[in-house]
Amino acid sequence: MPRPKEFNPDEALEKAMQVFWHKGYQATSMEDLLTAMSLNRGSLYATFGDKRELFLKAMDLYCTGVGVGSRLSILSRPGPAIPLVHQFLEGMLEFALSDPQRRGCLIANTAMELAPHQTDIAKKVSGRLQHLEDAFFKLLTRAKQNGELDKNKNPRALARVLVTMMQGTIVMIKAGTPAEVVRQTAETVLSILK
Amino acid sequence: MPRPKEFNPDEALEKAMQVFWHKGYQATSMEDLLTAMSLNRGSLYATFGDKRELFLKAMDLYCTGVGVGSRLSILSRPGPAIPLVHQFLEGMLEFALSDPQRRGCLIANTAMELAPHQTDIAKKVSGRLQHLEDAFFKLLTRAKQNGELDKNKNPRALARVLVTMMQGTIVMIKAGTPAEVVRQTAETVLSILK
DNA sequence: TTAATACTTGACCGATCATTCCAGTATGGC
DNA sequence: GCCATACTGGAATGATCGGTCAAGTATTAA
Repeated sequence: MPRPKEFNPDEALEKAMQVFWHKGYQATSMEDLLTAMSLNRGSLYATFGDKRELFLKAMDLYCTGVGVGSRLSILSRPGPAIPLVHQFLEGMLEFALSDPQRRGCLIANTAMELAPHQTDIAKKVSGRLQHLEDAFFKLLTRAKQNGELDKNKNPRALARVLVTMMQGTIVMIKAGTPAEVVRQTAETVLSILK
Repeated sequence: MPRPKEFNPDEALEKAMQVFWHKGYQATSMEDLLTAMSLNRGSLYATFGDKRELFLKAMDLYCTGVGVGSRLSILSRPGPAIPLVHQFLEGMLEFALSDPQRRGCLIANTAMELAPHQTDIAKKVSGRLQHLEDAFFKLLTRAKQNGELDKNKNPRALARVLVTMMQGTIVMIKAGTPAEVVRQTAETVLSILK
């Protein structure tokens, strides 16, 4: 048995994810990461690999733990579908708006910063977006069957609108749009479901 | 009279803007810029100031010359308003989709990369977004007066939806979403005007 | 107690970063 | 033709980048 690590890798990765989320990939230096994770170079490289590997692990953690992924379960709850959509989007919105650092969403940030230049990262990003779209699609399909959604509506197209809308909202929040304007805009988009 | 420059500052700035647009601020090195602008360090710093100043000038050029700004005139044409909205958005969409580099929009890119960390840049970005929103608003107000747009619709809210939608679309394009999906999604959003 | 293991630490590497500066040189006004 | 001007080209700056490595140390298994 090896000597145990003096730090908690999960907590360290969480810290790294926070920094990447806040500053982006390029603007984050290994120095930043070492400070935030409060460990030394050797331990970092031995545990997480290089900067890129660490970033990929941080993305995974974000998806499962903190970001949209963690709230995605709302969309698979039973009961009336449309209220669930509202509940989910309102939760995401307030979460993003309440962040004084305006970090937005790591997935959206990465889509903008890295996806066009790195195909594997683009795949990861679009996989997550697809996942979100599918969750909306399932729920909207149910809504259509329930009669909550008009029969001539297209659940797939609407799901894509919701995803696109979320990404756009993140851009607007990062640009400094006032919270009330963001809320009203989101509400207006949701009228498309009626 | 000084000795005339051996390069065209406008053309050089255009090149710089292209690089910033493609790679973002952080990922662009002065080396990249020097190569693209095909001039030497001395001339660059003497003519455009440091990297940050050059970027701000590149943003200005983008707004007036290449980006949304240059196509904004479509929105102030006379005649039926709603078709103009469609025409404008379709133009933007095809422009963004036809770019093999998936550069998106320099304003949106900057909103994501720099706006949360630099208040002056955030101001510049949100100013441009506001400008776009106002153009939509004016047109939609006219549409409402014309009877092209339903009386119970809110032009301000709809204008904001269109702006948010455009930003979201850029994220989706950068994430690698197929062109046909992007087109269908945009079309679905526009059903909100009916 | 000892040997093997592997985590910790910080010095160190070459590369690259943005920026400065100084010759060298071409131009315009006289 | 000559001087002042200022553009050009590239060397050089110190800082910082991501990443490596060897020495020191703590832990476990025997």
